[in-house]
Amino acid sequence: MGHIAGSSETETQILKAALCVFGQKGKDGARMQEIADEAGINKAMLHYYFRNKDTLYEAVFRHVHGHFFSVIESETSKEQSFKQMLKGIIDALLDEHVQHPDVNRLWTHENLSGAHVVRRILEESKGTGLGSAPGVLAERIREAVDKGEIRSVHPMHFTMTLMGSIIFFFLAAPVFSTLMPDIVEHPEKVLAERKQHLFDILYNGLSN
Amino acid sequence: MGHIAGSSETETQILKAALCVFGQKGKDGARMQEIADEAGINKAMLHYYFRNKDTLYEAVFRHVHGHFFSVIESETSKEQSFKQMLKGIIDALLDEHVQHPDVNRLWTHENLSGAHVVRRILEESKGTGLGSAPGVLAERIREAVDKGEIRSVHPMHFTMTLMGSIIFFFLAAPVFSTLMPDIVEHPEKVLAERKQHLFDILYNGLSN
DNA sequence: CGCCTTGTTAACTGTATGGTTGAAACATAT
DNA sequence: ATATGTTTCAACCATACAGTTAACAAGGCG
Repeated sequence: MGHIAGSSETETQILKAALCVFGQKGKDGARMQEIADEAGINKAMLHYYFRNKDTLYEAVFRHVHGHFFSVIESETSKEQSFKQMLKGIIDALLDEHVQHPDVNRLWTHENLSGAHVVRRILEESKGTGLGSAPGVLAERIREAVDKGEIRSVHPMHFTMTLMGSIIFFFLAAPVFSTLMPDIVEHPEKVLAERKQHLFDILYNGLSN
Repeated sequence: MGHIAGSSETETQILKAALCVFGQKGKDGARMQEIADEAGINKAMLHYYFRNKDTLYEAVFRHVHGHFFSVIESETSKEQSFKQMLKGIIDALLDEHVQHPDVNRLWTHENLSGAHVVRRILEESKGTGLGSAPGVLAERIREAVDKGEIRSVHPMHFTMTLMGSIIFFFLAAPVFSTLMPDIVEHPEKVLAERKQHLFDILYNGLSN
């Protein structure tokens, strides 16, 4: 059986290592040698499993691009009030970021370089699959507005505000940690504060 | 007169070009040749004015790192209500991002790579200067809470939420534009919506 | 066994890139 | 005019990097 079809041990090992290195350094900053070292294999093996750097990068992206969206997808499809859903998304998304910091970093690098790869992947599954998660969230917001559960807001803008205030926290942590040493010294405490603050400010912002 | 002391035409030209290229590609992705081309000079000139890539990168950062903070600094020092200040910061910061997109990008690249350069610069002007702008903003939030002008919130977390929801919009635009074509097709309209939405949701979120 | 497929390796290649050099052009002062 | 310091450039160098090659090992199978 060719390695193309299945997913061998080595292949997932490579993807894991590549996610780490691409996440840390970005596509340009990443070195194939470093990925090989991280995966504990020879550099030539990378080119055996993945033709070249671009292919590997795209493979990594396909492997993880659903992480964030699947959280949103999961919470939006639950049978629960808008209030519960909002709390659920905030908590779950923050936890997801803590557990997979490299995914966040990869996404940001990708956005900075024009998001050509992501866009192609999203186009492929236009409307269906995880790519539509933000759209579904926007729809749930619209419904909640109609039901009078929350004030009238622009669904897509609120979606961006929600995701932004969650993601930015991790992204800007290096700089903010000079102003707020707790981020480094008591990360769990700050995380709990963050969850509470975000729900507090955003839900109150939506309240009538 | 040596070029070290003053700031010649060429020097600012280089800094401008370098900001552009570093902003687009990041420090690793940027090519000295490309910066030289952008500045319309020979590559050797870069090394004449700035010893090497690291020096140039840091010079660019020193040249622009105050952009965002100066907006906050300006708004927080005005004699106005908290409500007006919040509106002022949102509008001015969004405008600043539109006018200087590369500064935002440079900051993000810097954060992704550990923010070593920024941190050093911030440490130098510890407590004083523009670096303390977020701290001043947090102080203004604290005062407004004490005066009963707004609900009780964690000042630093609110500062991060505010900056995050502003900055993320530009950062994630490449991806969100697939879900919200208006971002590309009617940018001014979306910008106006964004200003209105952010003030609306955040000020309401702070209201008693 | 002989032979094919899959997986693995060290050594190699071509090129892009950061950085250097030495000389030419230019300005300014004496 | 000559001297002194500044700005510009083409060509060059060393290195680091993505990607290649060719040989080799291990297993399946006629």
